[in-house]
Amino acid sequence: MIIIDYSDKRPIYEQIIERFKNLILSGVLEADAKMPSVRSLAMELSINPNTIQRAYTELERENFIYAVKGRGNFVKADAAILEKQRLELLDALELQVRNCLSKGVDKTQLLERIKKITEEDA
Amino acid sequence: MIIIDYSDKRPIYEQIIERFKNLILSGVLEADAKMPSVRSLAMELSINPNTIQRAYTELERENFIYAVKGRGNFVKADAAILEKQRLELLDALELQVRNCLSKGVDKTQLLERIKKITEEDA
Amino acid sequence: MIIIDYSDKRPIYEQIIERFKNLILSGVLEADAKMPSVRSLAMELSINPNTIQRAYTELERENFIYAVKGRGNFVKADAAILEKQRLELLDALELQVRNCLSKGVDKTQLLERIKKITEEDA
Amino acid sequence: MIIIDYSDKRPIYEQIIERFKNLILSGVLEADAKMPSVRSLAMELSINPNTIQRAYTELERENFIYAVKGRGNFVKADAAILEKQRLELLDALELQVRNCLSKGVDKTQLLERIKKITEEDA
DNA sequence: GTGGTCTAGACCACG
DNA sequence: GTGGTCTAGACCACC
Repeated sequence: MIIIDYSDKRPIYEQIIERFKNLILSGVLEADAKMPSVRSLAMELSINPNTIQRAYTELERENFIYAVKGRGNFVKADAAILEKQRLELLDALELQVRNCLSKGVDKTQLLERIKKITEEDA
Repeated sequence: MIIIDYSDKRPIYEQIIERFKNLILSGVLEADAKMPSVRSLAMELSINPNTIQRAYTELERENFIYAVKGRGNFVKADAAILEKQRLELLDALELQVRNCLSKGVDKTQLLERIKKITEEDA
Repeated sequence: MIIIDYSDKRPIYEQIIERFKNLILSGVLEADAKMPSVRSLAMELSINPNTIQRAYTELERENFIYAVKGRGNFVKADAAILEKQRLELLDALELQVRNCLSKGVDKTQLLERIKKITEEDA
Repeated sequence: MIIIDYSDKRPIYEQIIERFKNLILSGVLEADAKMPSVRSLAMELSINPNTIQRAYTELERENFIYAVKGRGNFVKADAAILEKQRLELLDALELQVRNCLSKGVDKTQLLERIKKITEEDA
């Protein structure tokens, strides 16, 4: 379920966070689903439990999961949170679009390209 | 011309690279314009000359500038290179768009938002 | 009567203690009322009886309830104890107020806000 | 400047966070002041550098400080952030006041007590 | 068994 | 020297 890319320059814990956010936002992990335990996931990925713990702590802080001591971590994922996260993605995308434009990328070319993407797996 | 943001998490040399790329791509710095000398820019920004040198080396490697021994660094900026850079920006944007879609962002909402941006400063 | 919030960071037994204190101090549970039996409450909440037992033991230690062997647990709630508890709440509040002031919160603003609260459901 | 209370049940890193927030909000540490380095503070307090690091990471996330790699951590503390933090303190206080009232604490007694505090070091 | 905290010691990137 | 990440191993509270 989780894959670590050691050639990726981002820290491991960030890759894990990103992957789980993806699974939750895309609906693969539903609300109240149990996350893998810190130790078991660490074992599975052959990395240190502290690294998983750090990822989970951050996911909890960002309201993606909640921890119950002695029980495990569980997916939070209520609709409001998911929508808020998606809006943040759009905000980031907007910044990137503006960046492209300020660097002289052609407007119509940009728009065409994005249109093509949105249509392709329709 | 160059501003360093110390609260930015990216290393200083990256900020400098990014800023110069911006100036070149947006046309503010034209082909064969002289870059500030390593030492003078270091003085101006109160940072280590090594840091400037690192940025220039990277800019040269990416074909944004060229060095002339004993004379200084100059903007390269031929049309082919600029266009290639812009295509890379579009590629990065495409990745981000796909990322949004895979996380459940609404297609039409995304498209609408980008359309609005491309139109606004038209 | 008792609700457990698993996304609450506090341990379950503390949530139970807090909830019962609330019910007793607010007068919902009167003196000598019978507490739910350990086993029945554990069943109802689908949690381990040990957890309920721990809460009851603590409530007894703090003089909120008393146990009668073979009969069950009962609310103590004599006036002196209730008043002592309320004073402790005030002490905690005083600490927090001093904390606010030491951190530069404006005195009159603080006072205004609390006044408003005390008046609103009068 | 920083004191650790080992009899305090809160984790060490939280005590450190709280202490620094206090110093910043009360104005003892001004904007752009240099924080003690991770290693030096760890040495001074005879605790592990990781624990300090964790505290600093959290302080940065909450916008109290900013880190510059290779230079150190610095106090952020712009006015808007400070005011926002103070409002959060007031919100927390409001909750506590409501809690007192719901548990039968006398309104006028509560108000009197707080008034006394606000006047005393005037 | 679970998560949460802490220590000790290491390596890296940055300036 | 500075912060940032990671590992290894330990102890605690909770259930």
